[in-house]
Amino acid sequence: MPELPEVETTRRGIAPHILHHPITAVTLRHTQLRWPIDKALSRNLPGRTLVRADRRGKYLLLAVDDGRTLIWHLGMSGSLRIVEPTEPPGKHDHIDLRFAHGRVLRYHDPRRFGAFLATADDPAQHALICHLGPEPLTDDFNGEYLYERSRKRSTAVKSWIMDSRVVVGVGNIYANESLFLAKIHPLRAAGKLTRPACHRLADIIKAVLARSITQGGTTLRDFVGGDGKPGYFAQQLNVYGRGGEPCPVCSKPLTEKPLSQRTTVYCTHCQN
DNA sequence: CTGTTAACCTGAGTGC
DNA sequence: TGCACTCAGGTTAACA
Repeated sequence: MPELPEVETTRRGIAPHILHHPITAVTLRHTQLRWPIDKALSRNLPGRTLVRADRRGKYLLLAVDDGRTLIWHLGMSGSLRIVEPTEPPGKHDHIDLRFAHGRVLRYHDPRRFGAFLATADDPAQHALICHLGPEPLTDDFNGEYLYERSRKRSTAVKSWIMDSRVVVGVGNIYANESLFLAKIHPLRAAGKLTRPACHRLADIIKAVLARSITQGGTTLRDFVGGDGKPGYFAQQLNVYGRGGEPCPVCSKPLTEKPLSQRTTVYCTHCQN
C-alpha cells in the first residue's frame, strides 16, 4: 500500500523511537519476503545502534553505527509500528527489532512483497537504489526535467510517471490523482505532452505528495503510521476508487479501466 | 534500447 | 456458509 507519503510518515513516526537506542534483539519469524532475509542479522544486529533514518523513494534507509545500512521496503502491504514487547505478534508480523528502552519496531506484511536487507556499501550505489530517478519534492524534479525526459517516449504518461527511473514515489493512487488535477489524459503518450503540461504535472505531483505527507498518508486497507494513527488523505481523493461516480469538476461519470494491470480512473471530458 | 507482461503472496470483497 | 473468482497501495525479471 505504501506510496511515498506513507513511507515518509512511517519514517517520521518511528525515527524518535529507533534512533540512538541500542538494538537488544532481532526476531525473524518469516524470512521469505521478496528476497530471503539474511538470518545472520538476528546475530550481528543486536548491540548495534541506528544513527540515521533516511528515505529514498519508497525505501527506508536506516544507518547502523558500524557503517552498514538497513534497506527496508514495505512492498504492497507492509507497515511498521512501535509496539510494547507484551503485545503478542500477529500472523503476519515477520520482523521485530527490540531496543534497549524496551519497545519494539514491528514489521507486518501479509503479502510479503516487502524487502529487508543490509548493505555495507554506500546505499546510494546499491542495485535497488542506484537507478532511481529524482525525489519528487526536490528541485531536481521540475517541469523542464519532465519535458526533456519525456521527448520521444511513446508510453502512456501514467505508466511513465510511475516508472521509478523517471521519478520516485508516484504510485497508482497519486498518479491517478495528479493526472486528474493536471487535466492530462492518463493514456496520452508521454512524448506528446506540451511544455506547459509538463510544468503543470510536476507542480501538481509535488503539491499532492506534500499535502498527503502533512496528513499522514492515504489510509486504504491496512496502513497505520509509525505511531499507529491512520492517515487522512483518502477522504480527499478526487478520482481514485471513484470510477462511475460523477467527476468533481464536470459531473460526467468517471471512467475506470486497467492500464498495465493497474486501475486507472479519469474524466474523459476534463482530461485530454 | 523501449515497452509490455508475468510473477511474487495473502486477504477482502462479491456473486452464485 | 461455502466456493470460485476478482482485485489490491509495488517492483523486478523476463520477455517481444
